[in-house]
Amino acid sequence: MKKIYHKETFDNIPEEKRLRLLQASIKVMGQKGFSNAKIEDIAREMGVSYGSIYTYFATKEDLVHTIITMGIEIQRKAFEPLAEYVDTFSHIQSILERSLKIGREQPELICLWHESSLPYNAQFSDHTSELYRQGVLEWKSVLKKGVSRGDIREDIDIDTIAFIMNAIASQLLRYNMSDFQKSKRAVHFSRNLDDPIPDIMENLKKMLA
Amino acid sequence: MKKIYHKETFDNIPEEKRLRLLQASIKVMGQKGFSNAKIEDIAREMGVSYGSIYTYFATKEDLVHTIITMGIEIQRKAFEPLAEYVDTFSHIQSILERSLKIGREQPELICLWHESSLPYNAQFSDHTSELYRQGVLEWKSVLKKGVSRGDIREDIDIDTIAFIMNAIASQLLRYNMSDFQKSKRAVHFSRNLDDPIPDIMENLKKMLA
Amino acid sequence: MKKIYHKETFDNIPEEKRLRLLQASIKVMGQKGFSNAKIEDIAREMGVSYGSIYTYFATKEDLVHTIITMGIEIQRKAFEPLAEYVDTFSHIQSILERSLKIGREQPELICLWHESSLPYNAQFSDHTSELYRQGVLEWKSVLKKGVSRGDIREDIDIDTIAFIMNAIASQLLRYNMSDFQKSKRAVHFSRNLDDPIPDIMENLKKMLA
Amino acid sequence: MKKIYHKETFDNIPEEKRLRLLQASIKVMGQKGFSNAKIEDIAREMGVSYGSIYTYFATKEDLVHTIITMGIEIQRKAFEPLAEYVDTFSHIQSILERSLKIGREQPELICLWHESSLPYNAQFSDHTSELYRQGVLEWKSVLKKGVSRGDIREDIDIDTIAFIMNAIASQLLRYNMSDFQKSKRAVHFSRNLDDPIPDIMENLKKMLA
DNA sequence: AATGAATGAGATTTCATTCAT
DNA sequence: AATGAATGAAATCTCATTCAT
Repeated sequence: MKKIYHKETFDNIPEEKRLRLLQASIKVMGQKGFSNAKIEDIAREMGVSYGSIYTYFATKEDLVHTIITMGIEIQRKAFEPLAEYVDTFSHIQSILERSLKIGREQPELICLWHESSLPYNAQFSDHTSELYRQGVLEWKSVLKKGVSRGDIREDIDIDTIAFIMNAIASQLLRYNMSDFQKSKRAVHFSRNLDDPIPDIMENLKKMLA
Repeated sequence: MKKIYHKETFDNIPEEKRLRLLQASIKVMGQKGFSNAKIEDIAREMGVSYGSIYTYFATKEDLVHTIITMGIEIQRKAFEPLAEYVDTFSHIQSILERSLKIGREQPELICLWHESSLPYNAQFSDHTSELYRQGVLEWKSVLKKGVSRGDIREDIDIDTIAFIMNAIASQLLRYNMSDFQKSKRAVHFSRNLDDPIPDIMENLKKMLA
Repeated sequence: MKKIYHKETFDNIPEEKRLRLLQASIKVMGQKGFSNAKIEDIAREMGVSYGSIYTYFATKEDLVHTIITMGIEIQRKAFEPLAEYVDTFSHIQSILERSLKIGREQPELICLWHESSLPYNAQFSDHTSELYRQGVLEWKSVLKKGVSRGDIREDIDIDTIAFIMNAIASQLLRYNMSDFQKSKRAVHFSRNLDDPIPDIMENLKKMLA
Repeated sequence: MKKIYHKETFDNIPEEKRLRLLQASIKVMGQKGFSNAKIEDIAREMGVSYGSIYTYFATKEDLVHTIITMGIEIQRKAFEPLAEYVDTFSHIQSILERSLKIGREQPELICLWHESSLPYNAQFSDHTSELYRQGVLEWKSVLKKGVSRGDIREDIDIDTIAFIMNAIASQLLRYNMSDFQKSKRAVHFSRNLDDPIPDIMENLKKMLA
């Protein structure tokens, strides 16, 4: 069902090497952008000849497709719905922390997603839809459960709050994407620049409880 | 103080034409991206020969700098702090509506900002910092006034709520950026896909009042 | 009706230069073959940068199409039906001499036609069909008139003799195409290697008159 | 005396397989041309890995040399002087039919010869000289015997008629080489497109007897 | 100042050949 | 001997920039 963007040879190489090559691609593409990243740059980061890239992928575009689709696959577990929490707000906090953490550990991946969401990269952004959907549904589920548990007030609209929570999480994902993003923090916060989550949680509790 | 990225000749052409050329550049660059947009594409959209671009700008990079700095200037008024509102929530709603409107009317401008916020475009993103700062300070000001007026509860942290409001406004800015963004709406909302602001306002009032 | 394989820019350059560029292409392509001839080789022979070739033609393949179609156009007059002859055999001799002459003066052109008649070059050979047709019809016309004049015996089939005459003319066209062709002459003739036409004519007269 | 272009290993493989590999090479090279035929294409048609080709031949060029020399060897018997005919014109007809038949059954072989006769393929064409020579001598022999037998008129020059007969046979060899060649038939003949030999023979008899 | 053809550095891609297994 | 992944020289083609008019 899912379209394959790599040649068979890429399946034949050892799992360990395959993941390493993908991570190297993600790193270079994320740091330089799809157009600016040169095949030779990527090959050097991969530690292979650039000819090898063409034994794995027919074109550069196919490589981008692959790192997005397979990159998503690799990272999907990072976004898997978190295990049950007794306390709704602990659960919410975990999700926000997860976003901040992924963005801090894999800034290149965030760059890829950010770039692929531009309209002229529509062919790549399709792959991330499912992951996005999963994230939104998780928010709705957590909020709904919070209401039924009595942790969250009854008079709010879950869809709308999920939209807001998603907006916050998106900001946190990008929180470490670039120096530009980092510089923005000081406009927002005079303290706790590195971790705004405690403050966010404290205020969310007041508003949502 | 501010660095100039265009040649003198660009100042000599009539205001009307100059703005038209900039809008054409913004359109093409926004639709195709900095790297993919070719000088020839831009010249064609501008309605001039591509030799002319080099009589106005020394390099393609200078053109990008210019459309971002001057584009910002052109659009700055769109982001100028709104005139005083008697009601705090009317003011908040106006700001959100402004974001949605700009994103709807000038999707290419949003694309430019989106692209320029990527780390490898740091040289361009500097120009938008001031505009970003202005937006955040506006939120803080509105919220602070709302608290002092008694429209908004006293126990929230203004910095943090400004961060959240900014996250929401950012989402609304991108709400019409690409088909991908548009497709996301349906994951969030089952109704009112085109204008989520009434729902957002209703819920914000409950939480912030 | 006829498909154009060059960009407008190629029409804009002076006639003299355009023909020179085509002749240079024909020379290199004829000498090295379509695949072996490098764009850089051609550019060097043309006396322009290889970038220029791409301002005239979108692809190398388009260049080949162009030299074949326009090369044909240029040479068509060389194959134009010869002016009326009082004597049929003088006419026949002129046609054969014309073939030998063209092949001697433009061996590269003959190479192009030879190469383009290979099955994997079918896309190029289409262009020469009309010229071929013209040549065959000329033979039929000359032979028919020869019969009606009483120069040529009545009991032969014109179509078949035209086929034979065409076969002879084809051999003469290739007579100077390559050293290999030249070396073949000695297998055929012990004397008059350079110009077999007198002998051919003498024998044709005996057989056809 | 004759230069060998293959490695010893190629002699070690069974006759049957060796011929199969050669036929596969001839097929691919004939269909695509020396330059366009990729080692990988040939290997796939051969049914071996493309690494194997390099255990048999040092270079692609050696492979071309080999298929031409050995291909000639394989096909030489097809061109071997035909057994004695009582009737000269029967003999002539057999030779023409042999040409038509070989071209119909082995169009790729004809393509190889056609391509190898181009000047930039001189290194390959040398191999076919002997075969060509053999063909011409056969014509001379048949014609000479025809004259001495009284089947053919005495007043013609045997060398010249052999040249003409060779030209006809060459056309027949290529008669099925490509769709282009096939399309040419209709220009020549309104009937008997597939087999022009009866008509040719009938007219030859009139002219030569 | 305006034009658009000309240039060539640099990118992607191909593919004959090598080499580890 | 056989395999097919790995290599990199060399090809095609792109496009920012220059330059003659």
